Amino acid sequence: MPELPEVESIRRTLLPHLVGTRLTRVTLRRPDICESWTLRKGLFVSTPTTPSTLLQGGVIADILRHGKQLALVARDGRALCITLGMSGHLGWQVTPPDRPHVHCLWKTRDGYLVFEDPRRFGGLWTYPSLDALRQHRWAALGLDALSAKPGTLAHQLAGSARPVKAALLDQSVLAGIGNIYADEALHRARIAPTRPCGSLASTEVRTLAAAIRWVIRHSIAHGGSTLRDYRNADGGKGNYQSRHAVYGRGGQPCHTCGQHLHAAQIAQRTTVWCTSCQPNTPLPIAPSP
DNA sequence: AACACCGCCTGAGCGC
DNA sequence: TGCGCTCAGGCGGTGT
Repeated sequence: MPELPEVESIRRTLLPHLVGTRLTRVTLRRPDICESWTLRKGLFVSTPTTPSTLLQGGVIADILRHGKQLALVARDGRALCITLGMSGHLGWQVTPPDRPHVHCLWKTRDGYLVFEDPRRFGGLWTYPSLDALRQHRWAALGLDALSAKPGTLAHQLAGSARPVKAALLDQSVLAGIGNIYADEALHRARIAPTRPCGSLASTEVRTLAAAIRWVIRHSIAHGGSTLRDYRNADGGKGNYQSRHAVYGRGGQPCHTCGQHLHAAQIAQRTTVWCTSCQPNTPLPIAPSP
């Protein structure tokens, strides 16, 4: 379940293999996981996926990330957006892959870039340029969660009755947060996930924005969270899962106060929080993380 | 308009 | 051991 820190770890481990490298041959085994888009008279139109739209022959200039999505950008401008969904993985290997669920692979001089995704919640989207990708596929995404700003977040949450947990999972509010880091950030900010967005005081929004940045920064520093099968592009595991305060710990004692952590469904997601550290009413003094 | 909810999809983990 | 059930969840589409 790659969220921002896992996707960023993949990006960083891919950079040394790919930047300045030519993709000499593309093999798309499952065309149904790919969409190709182009601009015609200012409108986005779907076009057939070809080796060329999948960057064949291009030299990688950079790998970018917005939220949980990656973009490979070729020197000639072509851009390829990759989303991993639930079970997707993007890896680098020297030998050709022989695993099931490899949907696309790119050969380079020294090895293979491999996209695999058993559940197929992820996919590939191709564009003639990074600008086009940003205008189309990334247009509805909020600010990247790594640079969560209190002012912007306050504006996004103002007046909304939905639980703050639901807003954090909404990629148009902040891009990159999934179930793990929503729960971790709320615990760090000492805010109950059930709180209506509109009920948060401005000090709490500030605390929440700081907690989001902190949790994500620290997870990246530990290579992300490996729960079942997440690996970075070189096959390395993350170890932030051992530092989770609440995610996956329902019924276990809170590391902060010792009370048993509460688990419930919020926004159709299993949500874990400490009803003592994260009360349903604003804390008198919002602690700074 | 804003939000709730469904369904896609496979593998891990569990009880029997 | 092996079978069938449940659960995990990002996200686009549809319903309220």
